[in-house]
Amino acid sequence: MANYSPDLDRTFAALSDPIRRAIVTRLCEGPRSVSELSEPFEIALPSLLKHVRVLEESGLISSEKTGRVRTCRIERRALQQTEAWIHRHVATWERRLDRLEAHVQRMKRKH
Amino acid sequence: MANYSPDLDRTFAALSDPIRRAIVTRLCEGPRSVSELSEPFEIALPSLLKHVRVLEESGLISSEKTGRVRTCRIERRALQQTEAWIHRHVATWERRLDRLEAHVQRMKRKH
DNA sequence: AGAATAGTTAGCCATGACGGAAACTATTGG
DNA sequence: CCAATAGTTTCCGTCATGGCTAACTATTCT
Repeated sequence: MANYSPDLDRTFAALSDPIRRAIVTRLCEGPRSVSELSEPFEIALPSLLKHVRVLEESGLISSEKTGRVRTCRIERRALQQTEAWIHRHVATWERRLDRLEAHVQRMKRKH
Repeated sequence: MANYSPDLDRTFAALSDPIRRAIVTRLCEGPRSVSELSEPFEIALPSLLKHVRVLEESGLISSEKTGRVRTCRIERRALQQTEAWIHRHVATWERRLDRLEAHVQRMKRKH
């Protein structure tokens, strides 16, 4: 399983910050401008902008500037890929547990 | 949606490193000792141990020392919670797209 | 007992992350 | 044209991260 992926690195790192997760949550409801995104937080604009950049570099969001307004929107792929990575692991792990249990059952039957 | 969760912070941060993801992948196949875990990497033991600690603090793995050997194993909950967080978001996001498309369809029928 | 093994601690260094203030650019409303 | 708005750049301070080596403890093998 591909663990050497800078993509996954960036996505997980991006999601490790509560402000960035909140931005993602917010953008799931629809596109927002940078200052709309900043409203809920007690944080200076430049700091928020950094978070936006991190999210953008991770591929989780995209943004476009029209006039003086930058509009941010969520991007499906990164989030889905990340979910897929985790899902594969949970699955592997559960398969193993199943095998283990099957083994225990066989032992029981023998004795 | 709970974005102020130090648990999620730590889990995502833990998964943002390729070595730590490789450890998780490895442990999905079964418990391993610290030195078994270190084998695939060109990394000093103390460095690897730090990764193990980070994973342990995130709740992704647990470990127990018997004699001079510390055995690490995967812990289901953290990984599942993380998957759940992402899944909720992908879902929210897809619901929104569905609504949008339904809206477009209604407009089409009108004209 | 002595040597080898497994892990641990301590301390060091370079780099990157996250926060801020101040000053600047580019649009837009009056 | 001027003021207000929206975002951006620069620079700074502090703390966390990831790597190392060296030295140490605790077990286990001979």
